[in-house]
Amino acid sequence: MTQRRVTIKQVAAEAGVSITTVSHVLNDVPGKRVHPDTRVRVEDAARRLGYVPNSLAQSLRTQRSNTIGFVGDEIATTPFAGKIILGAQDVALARDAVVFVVSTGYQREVENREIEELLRRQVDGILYASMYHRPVELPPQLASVPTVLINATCTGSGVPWVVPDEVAGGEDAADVLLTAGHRRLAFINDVDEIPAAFGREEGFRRRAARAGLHDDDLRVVTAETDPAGGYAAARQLLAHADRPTGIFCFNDRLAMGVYRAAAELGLRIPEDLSIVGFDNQEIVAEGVHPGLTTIELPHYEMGAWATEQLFDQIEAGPGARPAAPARKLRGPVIHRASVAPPSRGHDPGERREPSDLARQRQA
Amino acid sequence: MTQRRVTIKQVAAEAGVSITTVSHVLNDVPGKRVHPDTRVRVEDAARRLGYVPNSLAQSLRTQRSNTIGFVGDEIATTPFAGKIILGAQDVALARDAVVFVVSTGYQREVENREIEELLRRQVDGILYASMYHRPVELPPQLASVPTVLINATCTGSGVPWVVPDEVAGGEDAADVLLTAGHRRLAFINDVDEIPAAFGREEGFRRRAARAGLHDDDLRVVTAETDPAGGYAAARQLLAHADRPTGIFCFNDRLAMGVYRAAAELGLRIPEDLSIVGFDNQEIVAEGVHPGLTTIELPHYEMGAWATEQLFDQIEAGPGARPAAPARKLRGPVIHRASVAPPSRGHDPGERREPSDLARQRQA
DNA sequence: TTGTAAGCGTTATCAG
DNA sequence: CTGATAACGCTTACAA
Repeated sequence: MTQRRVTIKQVAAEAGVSITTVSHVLNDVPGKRVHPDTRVRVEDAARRLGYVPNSLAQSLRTQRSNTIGFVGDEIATTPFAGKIILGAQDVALARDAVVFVVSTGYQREVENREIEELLRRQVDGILYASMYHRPVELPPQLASVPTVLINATCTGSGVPWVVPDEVAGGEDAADVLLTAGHRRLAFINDVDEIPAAFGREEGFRRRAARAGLHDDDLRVVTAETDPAGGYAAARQLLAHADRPTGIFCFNDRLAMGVYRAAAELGLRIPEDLSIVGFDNQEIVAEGVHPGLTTIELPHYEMGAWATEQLFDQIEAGPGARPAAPARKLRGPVIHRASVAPPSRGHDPGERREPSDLARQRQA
Repeated sequence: MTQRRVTIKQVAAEAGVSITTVSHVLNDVPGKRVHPDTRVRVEDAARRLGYVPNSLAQSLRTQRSNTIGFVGDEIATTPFAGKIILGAQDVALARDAVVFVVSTGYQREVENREIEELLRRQVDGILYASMYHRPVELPPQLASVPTVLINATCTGSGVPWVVPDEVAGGEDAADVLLTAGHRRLAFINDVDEIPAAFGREEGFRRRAARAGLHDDDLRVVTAETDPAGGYAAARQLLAHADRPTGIFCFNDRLAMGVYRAAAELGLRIPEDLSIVGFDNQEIVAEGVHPGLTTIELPHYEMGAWATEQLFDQIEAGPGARPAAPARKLRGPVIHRASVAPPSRGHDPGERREPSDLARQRQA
């Protein structure tokens, strides 16, 4: 904003018309007819001068900034934020809007500060995103601004939200293992009591039950969601003779630890042990050997959906806030090389389960 | 921006003064004295009404938007973007500014579109960032806007830039290995001919030479910078009897591959083989076992420095653009468990090199 | 110490 | 079909 830019006034002068006319032609005002000749004159002038309308002035006048705010809890530590933001950005840009990004670091103090800064700038709406699926408390300042929650829910607030379909994810994971023929399964779940932990376990169990698995053929243990946690849990799980032949890990990092445990135990993946992860953190899922089959989290899609939703809300105006839409998005399973049929020694002649994956992608 | 917010006019009415006075007290205009009583009256009114100044109007008037744009090439695939943005955001917020984030996906088309969108919004300046250190071509539209390059250089443009100090990184890596007592070193470099590849090799060699290493005690090979590349290179490197006892890897992902090669060869890390990586991608450097000692890339710092720089440029005005400052930032070495003295079998009684790490952090 | 009024760059209403 | 002109919400000479 340092050097003065070309204004509509200069274009008008150059074209020898009034600024009104310039505005008319440049905005293609419906119902306003302008002579073809003057139209080209104006367009030429604008082009020649390199005129770019000043959004600030436009927004001031139209009460619409075509700008949205993205407030995330931690943008730097996980690779997730980028995908969500990209999804948001893509749909925003399609509407000539752009997005302010701020990161709170989980500090209420700075969150308030940042939201204030966004509001001051008259953002049309706000995307409030968590980096992991959880219930959140809505900052009070957002009560009167179009808002949608990403990876977060806030009961009673009437604010739309979108989260991953955890149950479906658990089902898909079980499905992958069952389809490969496994009949002795384990799930290393997150110790933390969060929606993802509940949902994935529910889905995993449900799908296993549907396949007729006995209770004692499905073990569920909990661990810290890092490689060390996975390692410890796997050592325990794999110590017994009737060890599981397929393990579903709460996330990919944790899965790294079970890879290590398996290696130490002389268990080959996938011949002796099949593993499925969660998150599809490319850097680990692709980096590990053999590649990790895993369930992807729909970050981009959540960002995109939320933004569509936000614009709908903005366009609907402050009037009726109809039943706030909410959505669970299912992520795809990414097949790599960590799943194979169980070796004969452990699961002789088991029949394969038919795949369930043909169900439609979105819950 | 949907519902009409409180304006300065309403505050004035509520306080029973003119809008001028409100402006004066709220902005603490220097040299303007206002009666203590009216000051509190105004402040009360503002608080009561929940007044928040409209930045758009302010900007229009003051020709300063307190807004900067961040254009990155890919924001979603690497975990780096988040850190750079966070650095930028932190210093921006300290100046009551906020940042628009856009990602180009390496497509000129969308880059132009996005930059236009930013300019239209009168950003005060632009941060142009690459996710890996490289020379770039400056989009022409940025020629007349305060700009600073992050992780990128553009010779002849006169635009300030900040990049990692690759040479120092290479030196530090060598230093870690030499200090541990290693005398047979290898560097698995990136096949791509990029500044990081040149710089790190230069630094690594220089430091090794300084330690008196012979040429044949330092092998340099190239590979794709992924686990597979590292694996292949390591297999080759470790096949010989006079294998290196310490390997420096161009990056952490590649290092994952050498971990695997070592495991297959029955070489223990760090007892039989020491490894140092680059990037400090926590998820792999911490996830791998034993933890990977690595050189961190100063993403946050680059983002922060660039933003300081940008504000300086903005405040200096469009007048003199003095010798554009440029900076190489050295990243810290993150010590974990992948480096130890070479085992006796291979390097009997070698003396330890004194550490070089005490040198100041910034080049 | 406080207020009037101009103007930042647009859009929109209403006359010509 | 085209053009004055009044907002939009704010800062800032300049007056009172």
